[in-house]
Amino acid sequence: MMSMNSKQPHFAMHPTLPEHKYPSLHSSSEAIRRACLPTPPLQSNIFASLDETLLGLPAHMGCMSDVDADPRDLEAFAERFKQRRIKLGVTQADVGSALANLKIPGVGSLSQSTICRFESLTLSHNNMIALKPILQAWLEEAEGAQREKMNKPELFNGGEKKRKRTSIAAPEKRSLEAYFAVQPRPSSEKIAAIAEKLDLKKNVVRVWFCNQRQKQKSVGGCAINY
DNA sequence: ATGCATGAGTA
DNA sequence: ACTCATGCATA
Repeated sequence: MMSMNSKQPHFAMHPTLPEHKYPSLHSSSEAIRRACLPTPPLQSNIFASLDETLLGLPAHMGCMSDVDADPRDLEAFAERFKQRRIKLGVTQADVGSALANLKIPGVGSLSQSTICRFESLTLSHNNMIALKPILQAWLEEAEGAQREKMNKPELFNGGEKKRKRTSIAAPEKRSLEAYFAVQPRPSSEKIAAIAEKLDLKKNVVRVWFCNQRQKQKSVGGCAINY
């Protein structure tokens, strides 16, 4: 049910449009920089064209940045990356927004969260592989031109409702973990039952399980993914 | 740094 | 309904 997805995924295809939901500090800077992307795209993937090129080739290639998939290399790169990033005096958030200025087709900005997760290896193996060349490109670019300007957060506006984060209490969380230990993928009915027992919304429980599964798959976690 | 959530793509 | 990449909000 979830196998053949070992190809380079689609990481920069999220429009990121809270539109109706949480319309706060978005439209301005993000909309502009996204509008500037040469490839607006639906299925954009900087590796897409590459894949096509490789379709007729043997089981290997050897161009472009490394397509290595060794967790050790990723770990080493992540470490070096963080080190150099700090050396440059740049924050994770800065890196995220700076990626857009790189003008790589199909690559927009990323959040502080994602950069942080990349550095701490808390992303899936595939995600790490996909992001590595992009962050590497940024790093080289930034080091090459160690003297530019910073875009500052145009945090303005006031008045739109913000998303509120649900917080699952410790006791409930412990129960969920216990359930997860025996059954990581409970059926819809099971989820409903658990939700009722813990007095949580069914959707909250469902998402919790999804996130737990995703966590298990991170390179940083205790994964055996590859 | 991390918890809960969204949304596109998929099976 | 799930996976996967990603992000807002928050600790």
